[in-house]
Amino acid sequence: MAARSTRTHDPQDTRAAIVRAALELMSERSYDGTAVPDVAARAGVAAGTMYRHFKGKEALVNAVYRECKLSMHRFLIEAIAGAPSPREGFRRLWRGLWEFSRKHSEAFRFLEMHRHLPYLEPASREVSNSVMEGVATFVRSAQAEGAIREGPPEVLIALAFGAFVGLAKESEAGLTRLDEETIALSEEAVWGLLAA
Amino acid sequence: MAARSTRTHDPQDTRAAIVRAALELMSERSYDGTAVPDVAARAGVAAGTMYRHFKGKEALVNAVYRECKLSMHRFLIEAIAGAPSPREGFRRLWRGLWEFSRKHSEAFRFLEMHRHLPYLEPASREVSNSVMEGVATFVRSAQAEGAIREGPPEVLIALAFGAFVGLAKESEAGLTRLDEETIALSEEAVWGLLAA
Amino acid sequence: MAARSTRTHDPQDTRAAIVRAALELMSERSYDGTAVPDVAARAGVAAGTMYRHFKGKEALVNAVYRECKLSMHRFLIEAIAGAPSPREGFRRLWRGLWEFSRKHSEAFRFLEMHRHLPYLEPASREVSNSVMEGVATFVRSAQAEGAIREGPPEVLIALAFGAFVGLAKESEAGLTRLDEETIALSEEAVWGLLAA
Amino acid sequence: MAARSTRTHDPQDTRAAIVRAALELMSERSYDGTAVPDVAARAGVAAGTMYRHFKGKEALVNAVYRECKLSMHRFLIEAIAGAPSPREGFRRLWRGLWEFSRKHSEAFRFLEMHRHLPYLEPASREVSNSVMEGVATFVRSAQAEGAIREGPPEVLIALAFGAFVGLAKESEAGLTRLDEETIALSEEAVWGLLAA
DNA sequence: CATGAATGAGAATTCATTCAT
DNA sequence: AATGAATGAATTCTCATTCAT
Repeated sequence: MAARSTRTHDPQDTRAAIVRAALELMSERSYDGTAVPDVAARAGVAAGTMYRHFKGKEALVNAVYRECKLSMHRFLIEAIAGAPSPREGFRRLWRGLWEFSRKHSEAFRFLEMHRHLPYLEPASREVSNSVMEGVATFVRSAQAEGAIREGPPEVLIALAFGAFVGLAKESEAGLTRLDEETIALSEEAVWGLLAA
Repeated sequence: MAARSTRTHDPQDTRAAIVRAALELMSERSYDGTAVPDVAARAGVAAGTMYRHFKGKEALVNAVYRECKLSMHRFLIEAIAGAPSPREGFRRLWRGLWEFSRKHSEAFRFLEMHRHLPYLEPASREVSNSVMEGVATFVRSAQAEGAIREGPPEVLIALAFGAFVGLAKESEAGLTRLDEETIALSEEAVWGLLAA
Repeated sequence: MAARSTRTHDPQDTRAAIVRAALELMSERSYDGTAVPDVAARAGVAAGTMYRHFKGKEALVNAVYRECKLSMHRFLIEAIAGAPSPREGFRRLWRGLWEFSRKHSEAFRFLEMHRHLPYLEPASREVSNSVMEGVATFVRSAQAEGAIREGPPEVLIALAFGAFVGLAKESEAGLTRLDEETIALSEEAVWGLLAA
Repeated sequence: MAARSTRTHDPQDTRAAIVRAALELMSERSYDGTAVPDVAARAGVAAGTMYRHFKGKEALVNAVYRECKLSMHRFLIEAIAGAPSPREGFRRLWRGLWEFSRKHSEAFRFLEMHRHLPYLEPASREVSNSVMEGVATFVRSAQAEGAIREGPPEVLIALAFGAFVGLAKESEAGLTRLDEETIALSEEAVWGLLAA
């Protein structure tokens, strides 16, 4: 009845299933440690099908990378938007990071594992930069207000984001629990890192 | 002069060359992305020779992991030893981390890439833990003095160490320079994270 | 005419070609003495193709074993069926053995070389046992009639079958010819072994 | 004190240890399935040492073959010597075979596995033939007496010897026990095969 | 679009053999 | 004679990719 007769599946669904499967596997092992046939099997499609949607394994990992990065971007931008103060902005950012790493743990791990890798296409790097931009703008205006200490925003961001990643890895390894209390403590501590 | 007459080659030299070559390659690509024949070629030995010294690729990566971890351990323990105050202790730790990441950049990158990976043997994890212990002791005594904020030492260490890693990755990607000024700034900032 | 339209090649054909090639090579050299690429080359397929059809070399040798065993089973069961007397039954069995060893000489040699070997899976052994059962039943009923001497059927079968194998090996080595006369003589002699 | 000062070991002992180790391993797996370093390890010598005593793996397997064959030859010749009658001669032969297969089970299995193989040197085959000769002479004279049925001796020997091998394999596979009773029964039966 | 059999280059690993000591 | 580290060709097996259907 509808104009679009979905025979078995929407091609977009197939593509999404492949990206999802690739994300799951590549966030466990590395890019090189993940076999294309395994991705296909997990996505529930034939091996050949993958090549209808992506030119090759590299194109696939880049697609995964972009989607993850974008997803995190949206998450953080939303979290930060309309914060009444730098302190509150940071609080939302830190909590946003936490929430994202819980809700999209695979995406979070994937992004960490695949930073700055040789098979990342320029287009993927750009997504990467645009994410940073939003946060850098936030830092700069907070510095102008005298709320965040002086220094290159990218350095401060690297330190603060690195701190979160360190915490996340620790919890992933089972050495600590990322509970409410730990988050509160860490937020306080990292604000100590940033505050003027 | 030496008591030990070297024949053609000391087996220990061969082993060391293989570990070195593996470190160099595996810190560029991942474990899975590094081919054993390439390691052998870089070490200047035949492919089969590797298997006289290591049972397999996994045993090799574990040996590399342990050596790197131990190397960093010694470096930091030495740096921290006999610090007159917590503040000074942290300063030395941070500078030690910096120096280590410059002098042993491959080891540093390797350790970051290979944390908590499925092919790490229990023995390797233990080396890992023993390193943490030294620093945790430092943190605890500084907390007793009221110099470092309250909270589980492993959380604070994860945050601070993570911050350094974040900075190092940023510089590796060429987005910032790890110069004297940046180190001074970052040290000050991360002390803000730790200080009571 | 046939309902099944053959594309380029039926996968079953490929599988059969691989089994055939493996049989040919493994009945000349041993299991360990036969290289997988050689099997593939003889089957006219690429080396990798083998692994689509068999999980590994062991799975392949087991498949070959089962097919050979089954083939001999069918041959002998058919030969023995409806024999009017024990003497005639044995005559047919002996002639059946002879015919099988001529028409399927590779299968016959293969089975001899690969009896009770460590890489035989339990499933393969079961095929083996079911073959024995048919003959054992024949022996038991002949013993009941007083035509075959007393004693455990499996012992008598082992002796008689062993005698045939000994003869076949002798002829294979070129030390005697398995002609009509020899078969007649040997049949007579081995009946002497069995007869009450 | 003795003229021959045995420093550590007699070279003959080393050689014997290697042959013994090779026999043990090659009677379990095949020639191709047995690794030279494994033989060396089991013999308690270094890998290189093997090549002082044998030109290569083929020379080793041939040495093992000859020693086994000779050992069985002596055993059977002794068993058969001075038998008062063909019937008694066969009885001794059959019992000799039994004893040999128990006392030298590895040698017996080895000989069975390695009959007529491509790496057997002519010299090895000759040992092989000389064994057969002794038994063939026995058969011929028994035929002259009218005690053993007419026919080419090598055919009768192949049948009778094959029968024993069949029985031995059966017992090796654990399907029957080679006890006194079974031997008595089988001897009786195989005499039925031979008797005129 | 989807399939999955086929490919073949390349991966990890083994092993017969050599040779400096 | 004995050693054992080193070799490199050969082995088993994997996997990114293609293509006829």
